[in-house]
Amino acid sequence: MVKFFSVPEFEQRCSACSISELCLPRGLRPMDVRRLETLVSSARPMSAGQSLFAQGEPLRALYVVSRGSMKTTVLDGNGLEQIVGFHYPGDLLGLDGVANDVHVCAAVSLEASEFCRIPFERLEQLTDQLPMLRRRLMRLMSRQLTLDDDLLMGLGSKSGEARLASWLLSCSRHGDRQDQPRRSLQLSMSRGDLANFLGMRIETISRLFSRMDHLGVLRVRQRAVEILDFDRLSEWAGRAARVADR
Amino acid sequence: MVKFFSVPEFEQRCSACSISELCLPRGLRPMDVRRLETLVSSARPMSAGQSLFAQGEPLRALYVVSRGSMKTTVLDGNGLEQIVGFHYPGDLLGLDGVANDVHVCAAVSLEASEFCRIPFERLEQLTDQLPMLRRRLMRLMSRQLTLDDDLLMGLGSKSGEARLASWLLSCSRHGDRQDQPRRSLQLSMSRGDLANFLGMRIETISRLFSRMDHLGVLRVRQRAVEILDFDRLSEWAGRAARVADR
DNA sequence: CGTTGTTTTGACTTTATTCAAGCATGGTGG
DNA sequence: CCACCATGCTTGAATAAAGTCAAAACAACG
Repeated sequence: MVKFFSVPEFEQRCSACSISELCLPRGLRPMDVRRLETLVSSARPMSAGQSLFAQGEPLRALYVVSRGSMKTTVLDGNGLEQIVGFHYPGDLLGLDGVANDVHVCAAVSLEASEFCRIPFERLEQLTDQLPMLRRRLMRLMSRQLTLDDDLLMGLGSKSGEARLASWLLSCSRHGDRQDQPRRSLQLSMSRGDLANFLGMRIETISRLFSRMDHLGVLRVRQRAVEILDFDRLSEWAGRAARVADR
Repeated sequence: MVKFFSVPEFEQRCSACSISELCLPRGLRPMDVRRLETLVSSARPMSAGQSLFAQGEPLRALYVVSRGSMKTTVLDGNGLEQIVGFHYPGDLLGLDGVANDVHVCAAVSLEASEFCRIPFERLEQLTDQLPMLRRRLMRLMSRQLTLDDDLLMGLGSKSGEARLASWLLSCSRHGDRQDQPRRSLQLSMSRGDLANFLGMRIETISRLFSRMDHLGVLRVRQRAVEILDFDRLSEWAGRAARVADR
């Protein structure tokens, strides 16, 4: 059944978009951005818990978060989810599917969110014609690799408090258009998601937040977190690291 | 000072190489492989502990491990290393540097190792002419992303025994040319490296190995590990996962 | 052999998990 | 508008797991 109106797709105007500097068009000539625009449509807005694509689904398009936030998850053999990343406006989703034309993770929205959609096959054809776009795409993929490395570094931090502290700091620095890190954060994920992601139990996360609040390092009110003392938080994040084994 | 003989560089014959099916040339037409070959030279062989490139060094070339094994590490603010990956013949190193033309991790050899070297700028130029090569490169980058995701999933496994067990299983499956996983592994990294990577202390790793040995799941003799009971090992790897929090 | 560096083991301490109960918050329907 | 329930978050006490420090066993190398 063809549904004409259920998925309204508007052509997007990247050149007029406020986040284009974080996004795919960055560094492209206006002429090339124009050609890219013709591929881009807006995907259906989603509310919390809905998924943009599922694990195992064939790769059809890449998506850019334009509003809201997402988590990407992989299901292990027992059907338990592991969160492998959180994603914010400007972030490109779906590149994991390029390797085998199949998504290896699912993308689920954490709150009301919107997206741009770029059919992958047409994007690939366009890269054949626009070397700058190809370069941009490769750099974006590489950036994801380095982000994952940072992540692994954070998770390697042995103590729980260090993991949480360094994650908070990286949140505060996220989308580094301006130099200074944000002081107040509005977390979009539940404690459960955070615990899953950081490899701890919900209760441990909660206790850590409470402790940091009592000590005056943070002010935690539900999902609103304010960083009161950056120095002590960084110190705490570094605490993780004891003497290396060698 | 120009050293003529210290870094002998031979042009490599990818078409004659035994691991070309794991490597960059995979899927390319013989004609294109020929053109790729002209870029490839062999890098200086290295012994354990030597580094192929350092963190912060400008990206000049990509490398493929042809013999031996490597670790990639990032140094955190306090100068402590976190191992972000182990790499084996056929693995491509250096893609992390594409994002900002600077390596964000260092590559250090774990044993006597050899490499092919591909100047990145020339490779990029060649991709402008060979769409298939571009696709292959994108797929390889994507594959690294999915590997990192797997890794994150493994590390998310809360208990130490689960992390070690699932890492061993992934080792045994590594380079899945043939279907059946390897039974006996010759680890090339020290217990210290393994502990660093898995986010545990050396002593914990050692105790886990001992326990698995006593229980007859593994036979551990130094760095030689034989998997005696795949089923129980998998069960152990899954054990990690308790009920998801929600 | 003795020296060096790595790995294993042991006793003890710290940290995180578990299970269970209590608080909020936000929404629904009387 | 307020009692009511559902959900997500916090807290507490007991248990299990991992980390620390110190010493012994083992390999590798000259």
